[in-house]
Amino acid sequence: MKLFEQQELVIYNSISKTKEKFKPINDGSIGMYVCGPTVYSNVHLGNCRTFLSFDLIFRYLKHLGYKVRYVRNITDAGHLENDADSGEDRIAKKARIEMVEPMEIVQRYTIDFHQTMSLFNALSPSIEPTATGHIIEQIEIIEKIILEGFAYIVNGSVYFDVHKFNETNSYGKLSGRNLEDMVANTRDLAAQSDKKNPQDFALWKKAEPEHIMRWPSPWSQGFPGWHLECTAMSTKYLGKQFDIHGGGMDLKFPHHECEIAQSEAALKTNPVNYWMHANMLTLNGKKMAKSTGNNILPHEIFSGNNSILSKAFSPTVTKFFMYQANYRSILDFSNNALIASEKGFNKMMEAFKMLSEISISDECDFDPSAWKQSCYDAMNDDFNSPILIAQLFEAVKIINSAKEGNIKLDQNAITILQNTMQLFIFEVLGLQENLILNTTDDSKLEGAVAILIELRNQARINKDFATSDLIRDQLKAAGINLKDGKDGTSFSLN
RNA sequence: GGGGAUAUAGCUCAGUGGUAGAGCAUUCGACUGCAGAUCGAGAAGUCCCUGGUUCAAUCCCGGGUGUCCCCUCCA
Repeated sequence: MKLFEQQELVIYNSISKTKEKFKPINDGSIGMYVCGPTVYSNVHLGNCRTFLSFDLIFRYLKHLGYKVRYVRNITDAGHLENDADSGEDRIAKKARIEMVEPMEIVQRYTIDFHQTMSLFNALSPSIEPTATGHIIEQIEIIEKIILEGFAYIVNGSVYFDVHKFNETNSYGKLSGRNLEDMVANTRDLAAQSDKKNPQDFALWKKAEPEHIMRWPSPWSQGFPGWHLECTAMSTKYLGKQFDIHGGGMDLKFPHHECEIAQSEAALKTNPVNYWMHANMLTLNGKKMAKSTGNNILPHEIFSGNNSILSKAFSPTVTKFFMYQANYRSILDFSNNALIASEKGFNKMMEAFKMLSEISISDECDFDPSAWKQSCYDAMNDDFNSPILIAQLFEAVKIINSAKEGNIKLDQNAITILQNTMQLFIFEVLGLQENLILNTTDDSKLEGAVAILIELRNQARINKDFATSDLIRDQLKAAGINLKDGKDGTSFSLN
């Protein structure tokens, strides 16, 4: 019996705005599509939060025994700077500024993205398709939309006719807007447009002469609209209807709204059963954004080379910090929050390691099965990682109490604690050791520190506290903390 | 202006129709030569304001206010 048959998973569906019991289209299999990055610059921490949120979801679904096909695209074309006809492709613009081929930009930042996700210990998606690799599929969808009468051609460009679509379908159902309000409130764009209505969006754009990234199509030499790639690629790899579609909250409108419209127009199906949106990571209370400079890059956190943090933090602590908030909540990034997370994380890891040293009793003051189920309950409730982490701290408390001899644990309890913590900390949350000193050879370090501890203890026996404190303080300055306990002195890396 | 969220402890965040929770910070005690870690005990919140529903509202509903996101590009 698969785990998912025992655990009842509930997912918050953005389109119904309620938590719904999760039921995949095909028993035991899940199709999940997440909008990936536009690779025109380094991913910043805000971008990472979304992908780490879905990494957690991917990991948990797999743990439950589902066969998950996780598709996350790379946007390497078609993403314009704005909606005006003069809008420039973000990648082409960067290429022009740096005087390199657009594909060099794509290559550079795709690699950066992969390296960053790897440092965060995120799993690779099952398929990572690119927009430029699916031009043909995109053209086919445009042709279908035209055939169905929901698109029109002007000067070599093709636009989606939102008003026509809205006569038979409902445009705005995901974001809670209605077309009449949008018409009444749409700002006037100064630039002249080929569009019949400002709400219409481009499916295909004719390339201006200076536009490098271009492909042939029945309508012009040009390039596809941004919203189209996700419809083309999700349909190709997951089918006309699939289970989960995720992305950042800021993509809800217009991007995801347009995806729904495209699918309904071309394929006559509602493409997605569960829409999931990860909320924003803020810095100084504002959304991180490249354009305003209000952001921080992952490597700036890991190196400590930034103006926001007082020290370096490891990828795993950064990730732990993010998972202490629900993926649907706005989360504010700050030095104090990172420090608190690091301390909590270290405490949790210390307790986990301590587990093997607890003396086994015949009696037991703890119900491990109920605790274990509460971990599952947390994740089953829309992937509530903060509750899961609170449960892990409950285990920390139990372990420390047992270590002090205040409560008793039997072999069964210790085994369940061991296995469950291992599972949720490493496999589901995907956390790792908190290593800043990633070049350290642990065994050599341990040997060296052991000698210093011995010297210090000799000094302490001789009541030469000046020497003993010197050793401790100098080690602390080097990032090694000594702790005197009942059973001698141990150390931890900071 | 329109749409969507959010407001809970000093900070970052959970949660619930009936005595309010976690991590960090903080106070006291134990243990330490001292610190730290750990253990024990504690302090700390009119659960934004205001109406309504209810026997009962921090939670549900309406209004207000603050903040954030979207309506140009964003994870």
